[in-house]
Amino acid sequence: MSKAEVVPKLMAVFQQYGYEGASITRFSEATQLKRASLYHYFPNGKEEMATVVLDYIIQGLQEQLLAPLRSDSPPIDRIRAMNQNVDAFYQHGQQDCLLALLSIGEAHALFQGRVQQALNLWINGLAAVLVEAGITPTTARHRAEDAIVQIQGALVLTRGLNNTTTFERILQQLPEMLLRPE
Amino acid sequence: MSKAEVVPKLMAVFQQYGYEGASITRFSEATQLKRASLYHYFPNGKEEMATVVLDYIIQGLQEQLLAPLRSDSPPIDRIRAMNQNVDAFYQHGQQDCLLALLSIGEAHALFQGRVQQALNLWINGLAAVLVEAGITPTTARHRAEDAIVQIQGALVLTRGLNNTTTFERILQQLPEMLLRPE
DNA sequence: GTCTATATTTTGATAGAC
DNA sequence: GTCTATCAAAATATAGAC
Repeated sequence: MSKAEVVPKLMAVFQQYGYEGASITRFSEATQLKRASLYHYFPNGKEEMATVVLDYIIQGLQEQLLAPLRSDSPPIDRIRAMNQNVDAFYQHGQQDCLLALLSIGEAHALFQGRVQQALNLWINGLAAVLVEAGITPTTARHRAEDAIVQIQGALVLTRGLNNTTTFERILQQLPEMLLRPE
Repeated sequence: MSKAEVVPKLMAVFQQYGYEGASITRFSEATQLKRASLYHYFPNGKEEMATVVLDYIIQGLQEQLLAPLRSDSPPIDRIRAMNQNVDAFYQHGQQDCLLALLSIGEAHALFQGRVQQALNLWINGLAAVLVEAGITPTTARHRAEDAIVQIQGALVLTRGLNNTTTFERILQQLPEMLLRPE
């Protein structure tokens, strides 16, 4: 089995259990590889696994969420394109955000740099589209932050209420919220 | 030491590490009690500790966030009062929300009922004020959900960006967001 | 590259002295 | 009510065969 096949399965475990709840045994079950085999791919154990998964996530963020924001369509269409991919990225709200999970507990100190970098990439990419749409930079930054806030908060509520309807509604009202007149 | 003194210290550990990251050793360090002493208070170990902490949190939610919503001041003042207490409740965004943390991993199945109940209490309490302010029930429910979404999302971003400014800004714009004309 | 076997540490939990 | 001592189970990690 190649590393490329293993990484998404590790990701799923981190997404379900968080960093500290994810154990090598759970990774072993998810990948169908024995524990020792996992150490062949990741000699530094769980921390290295999380680092690789985080890279994988950030690449997905770039390709699936940020790239659509840089097309040559009108701003509203670019935001709608990102939105559709956000829905898929988080499986209609049923999949937790690893950037959020890797900010908890001992993971916070370990991955804080890359998590912060990833969130800022997203916020900046979104703000840039809003500026192109004629919104002043300060407002654009705030609204971009608000968008990420709403997506993350909707994921929390989806888990807490065990119900994806809030997530879908939040996503739907996002483009209008972002591009409303100042 | 009384149970009432122990519980907030356990809470702090759960808030910092999440459910699976919180270990009996960490509880022991936080309370200055040996592991065996903790089992005297909580014979069923970590799960019982989390249950008691969750009760404590829900009581705090009722007294500090929901009670202000039922005063006889104008709706806008009641929401501002809750807002101020939200700021304190989460220590200006620096303290994680246990309702969110207890929705992760194996904690999800264990505490999902009470977490859902607590979130709905909050949403319903907020929606009731909005209805009193003349907002239609459906819109009121949506806006109340949106408020919790924004608070929870702001907490996520506060951790991820290591910066409380977004949390404070979100809180500030919350009353106006909730009571804006339909 | 994957495995079995094993070592080490941490965690969860209990018994019983004081 | 708090402790020491202890145990069993789980988690992390490594050595070495195939």
